[in-house]
Amino acid sequence: MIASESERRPAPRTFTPREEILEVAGRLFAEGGFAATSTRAIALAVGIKQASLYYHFRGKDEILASLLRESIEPSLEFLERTRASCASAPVQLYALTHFDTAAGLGRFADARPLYQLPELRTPRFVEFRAHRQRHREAYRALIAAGAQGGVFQPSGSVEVMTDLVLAFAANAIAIQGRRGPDPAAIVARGCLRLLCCPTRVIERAAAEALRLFGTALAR
Amino acid sequence: MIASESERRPAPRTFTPREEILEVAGRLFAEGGFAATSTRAIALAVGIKQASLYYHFRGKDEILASLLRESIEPSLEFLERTRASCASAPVQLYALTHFDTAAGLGRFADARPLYQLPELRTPRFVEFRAHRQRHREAYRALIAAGAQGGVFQPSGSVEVMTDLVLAFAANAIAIQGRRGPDPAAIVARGCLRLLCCPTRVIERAAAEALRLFGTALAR
DNA sequence: ATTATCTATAGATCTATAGATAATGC
DNA sequence: ATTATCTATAGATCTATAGATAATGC
Repeated sequence: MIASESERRPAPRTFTPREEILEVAGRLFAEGGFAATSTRAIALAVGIKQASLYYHFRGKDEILASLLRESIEPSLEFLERTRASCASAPVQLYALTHFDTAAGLGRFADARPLYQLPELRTPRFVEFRAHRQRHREAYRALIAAGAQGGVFQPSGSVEVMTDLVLAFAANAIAIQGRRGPDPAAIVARGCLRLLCCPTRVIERAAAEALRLFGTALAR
Repeated sequence: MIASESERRPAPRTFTPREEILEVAGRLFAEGGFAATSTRAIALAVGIKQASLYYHFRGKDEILASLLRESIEPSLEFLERTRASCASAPVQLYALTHFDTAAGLGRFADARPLYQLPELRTPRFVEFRAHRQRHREAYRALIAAGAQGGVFQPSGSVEVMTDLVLAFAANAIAIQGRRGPDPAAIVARGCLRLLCCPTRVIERAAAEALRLFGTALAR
């Protein structure tokens, strides 16, 4: 019985030191910013000495870099899934924004504000910015396609609307912790609204997205 | 002739040292964050020595605090003007979001990202947070009124929608520098869209807001 | 032997203060 | 006399490295 349980579950979900550092650092960086969070503060919160961090990471930079890499990865993977689905622009966009918001509000909740850190403009984080660029490109393509097909009637250029949708989705973190129905669904609908997508189309897109990617979107 | 000119213009727009420090510091804080921007870097950019900053400000904190105070002030004043107008909820909300965005993209452009600095959660900046609270309250009241009257049909609770609208308006900075028609107008329309305000109402609200507050909204 | 921690510390910041010096306006 | 700057520096960080020590698994 005990043996069979340990077979089904990969592990009793014990955290490696590395994971624990990432988790704690992510929270502290998000709360106080990167520069203002000292390695000593991270170590203290983890329960080890400052110098011990350097056994797991080459430097403070690398803690943030790892965090970013691991938190954007699921998002990029999901991007490929939606692309492969060949669903309509509203459906894909709904799925993406819903997923990204749910990720922001879910397991990687603490990681989301990291995307706004001013330090990310530093040369050190080009890799991350490149990933974000791919992400933006996917959004842009969907918005362009929807505008072309007439299902979106954006009030600004495709570029401007892309930036607005991304800014909106990125900041959905603001509603974190509010009670009420699925926040990710509200945000995802909001994105389509911004693009002047008709209500009926939005509702159909939401239903279709849930049908196609239900498991991934459920929290 | 020269005399009459100097009478019309308040001054040949020469900057006091204090103003220059604020301007430069605002830009640097926005670009690199508060903690990561040293007083030495500010002084260097201004063209004075690090210690000279302390003649004008008690400390680094106070530079940011002044910056925040002076940049949110016009916004709060405009708030009173719209309130006094007794215009409809969509008109007032359009005017507010338009004004706030235009301010974000205009003279105080550099100040806008400051509102996102993690350091603002610090006790040092309670005053600023109180002002923001008043700001939020005005938005919330308008959204509640519009929802009550049926002109808004938000997909979430008033609280959630307030946070979303604010998050959206705050990040309009993202479209800064993009070509195309008035970005503030796009953002202001976007806010009403988020609230599921009918297109016709939006357009009428935009026209009315421009009529009532044209000078303030023009850049 | 490997893995993970510790102590101790070098070296580089960074903020703020003290006190001198220059420039400006009466 | 007032206003604005400067030089010099104290004192408090903060990051990262060197090298010792403990714990773990063969």
